[in-house]
Parts: sequence; C-alpha cells; structure tokens
Amino acid sequence: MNKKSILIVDDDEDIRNLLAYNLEKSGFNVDVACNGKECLLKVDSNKPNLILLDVMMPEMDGLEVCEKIKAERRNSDILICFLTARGEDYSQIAALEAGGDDYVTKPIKPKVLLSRINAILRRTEVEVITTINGLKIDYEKYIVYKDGEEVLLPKKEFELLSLLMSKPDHVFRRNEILNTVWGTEIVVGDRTIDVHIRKLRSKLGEMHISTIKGIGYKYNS
Amino acid sequence: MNKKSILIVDDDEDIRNLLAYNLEKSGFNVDVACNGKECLLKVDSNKPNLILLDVMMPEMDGLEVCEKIKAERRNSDILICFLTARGEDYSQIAALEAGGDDYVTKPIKPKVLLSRINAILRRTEVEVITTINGLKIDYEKYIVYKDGEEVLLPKKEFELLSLLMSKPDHVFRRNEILNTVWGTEIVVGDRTIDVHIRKLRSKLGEMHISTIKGIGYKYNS
DNA sequence: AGACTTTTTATAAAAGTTGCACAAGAAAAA
DNA sequence: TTTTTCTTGTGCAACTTTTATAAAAAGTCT
Repeated sequence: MNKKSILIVDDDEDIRNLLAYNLEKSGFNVDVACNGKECLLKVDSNKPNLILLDVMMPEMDGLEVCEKIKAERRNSDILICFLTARGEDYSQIAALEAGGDDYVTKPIKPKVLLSRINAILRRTEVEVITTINGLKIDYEKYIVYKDGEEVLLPKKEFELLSLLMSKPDHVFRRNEILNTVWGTEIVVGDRTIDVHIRKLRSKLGEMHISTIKGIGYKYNS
Repeated sequence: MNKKSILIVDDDEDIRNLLAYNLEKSGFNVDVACNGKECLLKVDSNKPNLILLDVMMPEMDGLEVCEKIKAERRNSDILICFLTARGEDYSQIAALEAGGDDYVTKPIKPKVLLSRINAILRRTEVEVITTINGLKIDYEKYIVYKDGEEVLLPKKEFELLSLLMSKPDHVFRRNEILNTVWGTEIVVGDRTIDVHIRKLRSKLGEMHISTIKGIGYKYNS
C-alpha cells in the first residue's frame, strides 16, 4: 500500500517540527501549514488523507478551517483530527460537529498520537460488500464485481444498481427510483431510467434486472 | 415518518461515540450499551429497530447476545447488524446463523455504515403477502405464486386480482371493479372485465374466481 | 480540448389492453 | 320441457401504452 499523507496545521513551529519528524519516521508523507489559509491552499493543491488541525490559531480557527474544507464535497473523505489544548473551551462535540473525525489533546505524546492516527486511518479501510446472485457490490469503492472481475460504473448507474440491490426482488416503481436516485427536485425525462437500466444490463448481463411493465424494475435475487 | 431507533453495542467507548454521533446526526434515535448484559436490558425496556452489535466483547460475545435476543419471539423483528473486525474468526455465516441480518467489518467508516443501515432498514419495510386458497399474492413484488411457482401478471390483471383477493368471497359488482381498477374517468366496454377475468382464470386455474351472474365476480377462499 | 457521464430525441419493438362478433350458458318465460 | 332472453365467455385483431435501443446533444471534470 502506498503511503498515507498527513497535513499538519499549527501556528507553533516547534509543534509542527515535532509532529512532522515523528510522522515521517513512521512512514507517512507529511506536509505542513502554519495557518488556516495555507492549509486550505494545500488541501486544494494536494489532497491529504488526514489533517492534524490545531483548533487555536490566529485569524481562522481550526473549526472554521474544518468547516470550509468539509463544505467541498470532494473533500468529504479527508479525515480531520483536531489538536486541542486540554482545558480549551472547545468541546469534543464542537469539534465533531464541525466535521472532525477525532481529536487529541495537547500536550501531544508522539506515541499516543501515532496510535490514534493509525486508528483513524484504519477506519477508512472499511469494506462493505454485499453479494447477491453472483454480483458483488462494494458501496464504499463504487465498484461492482461480476464473476470476480471489476466493473466500474459511473455514479448514476451505480446508485441505481445500489438501490435495486438494496432490496432484491422488490419492485421499485419508476417514481421511487426517480426520487431516490435523482431526487425530488431534479426532473428528468422518463427515458432516462431506461437508458441507465440498459447500460447496467449491457455491462452486467441481462439476467439481473427484470422489467415489470407498467410498474418498474427489480433486481433478481 | 417517525425516527428509527438504533441501539449501539460495543465495549469501546470511542466507537460508541463515533457511531452515536454520526447516526444521531442522520436522524436516528440512538441508544448505547457497552456490553451484552446492558444490551439485553435495553432491548427489554425499549425495543430498537436495529442493533449494531459488536461481535467481540468481554463476557458475552455478540453472537450469544444475538441469539438471546432472537430467542424471544417479540424481538423477531429487530434487525441486527454485526460489527466485526476484519480477520476475526467469526465468519459471515456464523453471524447470519446466529440470526443477524447483516454485518459490517471494522474499522467503520460512518458514511458507509450509514448507507448500509439505510439499506437494511429498507429491506424490512412492509412486505404484504397474502395466501388464500393456494394462491399467494405478493403486493410488493407484484408476483403471484401458484403452487409455489411464480406467475407474472400484467398490471391490470394484477390489480384486478388484488382487488378480488382483498376480500375473499365478497362479490364485487362490475361497477365496483371498473371504478377501482380502471378509475372513474376512464370508460371501457363491458367485455373488458370478462376478458381480464378470463386471462386470470387461464393463468391461475378456473376454481379461484366465480361468476355471479348479473352481479359480478368473487374470489373463492 | 478530450474523455467521460448524463440526458434527450427519435424510432423500433414489445407487451398490454380493449372492442367486436359470435358462441355458450344460465335464468326466465312460455 | 322448450323456448326466449339476457349475460358472460372466447378468439382474434386492432389499438395503446410502455419499454428498448441507438445515436446525438448537453454537461462535467480534467
């Protein structure tokens, strides 16, 4: 597995160096930023797996930075671990509400931090996979396996398949499908569903999805 | 729709908090228990819709807890999703045999867990199946089973049969049928009902639907 | 710009529905 | 019982509706 990247954000140079030294020694790719602004720039240019984010910083505090980062959908999978001084008025709750995944109190013991970081990163390796009727679907990776072979599906197709597979044999009526996959606000023509169904069929085989004429579609278990 | 309730059972406080936080944010009623005993008590006092159950716990492991819960008939509709560490010696099979409905491997990524939970809960949404006089009708799957064999019916035929089966032995007069199946605006000839009745009879056998001459039809229980 | 995705359009194909003419059957009348 | 009358059953064909398909247009993301 390739190295995980960590971005350290703290206005205290000593802390940045301490952390960077330890984390690099442990095999991470490390980058640093000394304030929120720099952090946002670095996130944009080089998305890290994990950000160690000091809460207490001049100008823009860690919570604000965190919110800004998480506001971008493409950053939703970045893990954020707050660094807080014990006794600071930021509670765990506030940190988590801002979208953080964990928090560590200063002063920081490198070994503790390291085990914490490993724990957080492990969380991302989750695998949620269901196999139904020879088709394996990995909700996390957005991949479907047919006879062991990876089939990469575009988003909409994947979501449609997810829905159908979430309740095998259940007939989803076209409305249900539209509301779930497309949402109630977006309006698309009726043929759109058909087209996606056809693509799924051509990629996965005809046997998995049945048409119930006049009603909708279902995934055969 | 009122909130679904989830009981989280894990001996690791971090995990409990992480899950609780995320699930609450997603609109579930969340309760936690840190061991099997507490779990059983909470189930008794306040039945949840779904239990996230750690397999590996001191004293009583998740499988045992699951079995104890499922042993009570009144708990049969509680969904149980196991949390297992990858590599633990508990297989999916063991978990499912103990009565679990799904399992997710740790470490857990909230977003993924959430989509799984939604999928599980969807599976349980009411499924209406009635069996009368050897014919099983599944309103959800739009399928009729005759002697265990699937019979796929077109929409109108299915709706007509649904209507008749909804009140066995009740005589539906032709008007009632027209209004329910075809609606009040649409006008079709008198023979149309006959034709559909005939098709149902030819597909399902003659014995199920009786003609009450001059009045209408009924389904025989 | 280039490579995909997603949606729409237009048309074909399939499946479902209905009407018709007449047959068959049951109830009512003779 | 026999005949008459009225209602329902049938096979077929026309008609509608719904879905499949291909190809093009419109977006998206790099």
